[in-house]
Amino acid sequence: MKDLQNQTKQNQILDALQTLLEDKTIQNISVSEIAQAAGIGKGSIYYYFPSKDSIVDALVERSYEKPLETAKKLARQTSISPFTRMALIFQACRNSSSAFRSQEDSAQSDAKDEAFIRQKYMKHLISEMKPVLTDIIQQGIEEGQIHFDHPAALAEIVLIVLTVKLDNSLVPSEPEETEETIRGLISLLEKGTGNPVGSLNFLMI
Amino acid sequence: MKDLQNQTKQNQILDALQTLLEDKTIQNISVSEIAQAAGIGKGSIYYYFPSKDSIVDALVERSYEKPLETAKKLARQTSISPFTRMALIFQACRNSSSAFRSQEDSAQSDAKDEAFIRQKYMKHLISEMKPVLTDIIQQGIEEGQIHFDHPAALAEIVLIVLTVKLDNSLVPSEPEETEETIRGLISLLEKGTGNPVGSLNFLMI
DNA sequence: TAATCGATTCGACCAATGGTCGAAAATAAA
DNA sequence: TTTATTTTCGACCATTGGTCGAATCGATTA
Repeated sequence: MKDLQNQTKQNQILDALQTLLEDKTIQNISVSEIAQAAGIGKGSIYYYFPSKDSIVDALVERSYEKPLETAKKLARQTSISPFTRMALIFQACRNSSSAFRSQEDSAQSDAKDEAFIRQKYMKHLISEMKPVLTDIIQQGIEEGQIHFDHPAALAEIVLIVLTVKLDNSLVPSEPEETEETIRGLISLLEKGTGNPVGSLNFLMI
Repeated sequence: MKDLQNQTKQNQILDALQTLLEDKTIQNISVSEIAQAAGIGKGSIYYYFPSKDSIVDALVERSYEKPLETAKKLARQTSISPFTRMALIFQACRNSSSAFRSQEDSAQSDAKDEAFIRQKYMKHLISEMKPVLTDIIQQGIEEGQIHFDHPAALAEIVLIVLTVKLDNSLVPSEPEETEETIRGLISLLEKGTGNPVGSLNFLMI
């Protein structure tokens, strides 16, 4: 009963932070504020979390858990064609990237401090997805649909580019430019894996 | 004379921060500390910089200025072959990435707060290098050595992968894995730009 | 030299923060 | 009921980034 109780209380705190995060950046949210929003005393926060950072950590993990898990499950269906599964990965990256996006800040919001959350996010996503995507590519190689000698490296490259570009905080650019880069990635992928031009267009969604 | 004076004083402060940064993380360095290390009063810091963050910004910029500038100059020599110029870019990325690397921290250093410096770094490097690399690729296309339809996208992809992997904080991995990814990138590049396998190996250094 | 004026320096000071603590309240065990 | 344990709380602490007005400096002018 202890664990369960803790779980719900922690989630209560996480909910509060998530709500606050909708219109302020982390650095502008104090622990007292979180406590207030969660309807508990500030001291209690530290009964459930060792530090402010750890709360953020927990929220990031909680947020990514669900969509990532389902994406992983889907992408693991080896009965589906490798490229279709790859499309699922692309989708997951797109979804994840928008999950944490905050609205236009009225104040001269830094967005720079939020960078650290996104970074966590990217790290998590890449490390979780890399083995899955590697497997997919491996399957494609075995089935003769992909010709490439470095499956793991290819997986990592694709994930890095996708994540960085879709996140849009590390290399900020207009939506069109982002699309253009992804188009380039797909084109590179086609030629690099020995597939005809345009055959992977469906990855664009 | 005013500007010059300011310049040197600012550099003095930057030097202090850089030294401090050798064995502490930014978040553990207070403005007073910087002032003390710089041998001036805390108030004076705010005469030259509007905020603590801006000091970090300035340091990042100063650090990257020199190596980036020389790399850009070299890479602009259109008389040199595109691939050789590309190798210069690769070099610059390698150099830059090690510039800010701090030694093993004795304490339970966060490395997480340093992430934000590196992020700035990457941002800067990519935005500075992208046009240069795009030009190089363009030249390669015109000279018939590169066959690819999205020069800017390709430039961005290469820079993102290089920067992220060489930085090694966003997707931490062993040196061998980093090398393997870069090898994969090169292989992808070869096939994607219509060049024979192994022809771009020299990019590995 | 004396007077004046802006540029520069400084550290006491402020509000706010993350985190601690011990005492109270609630809950479970006896 | 009594005892033991878990949970809650907000006053409190040390420290931080940043402000402010007074003091000092340096050059310019008369």
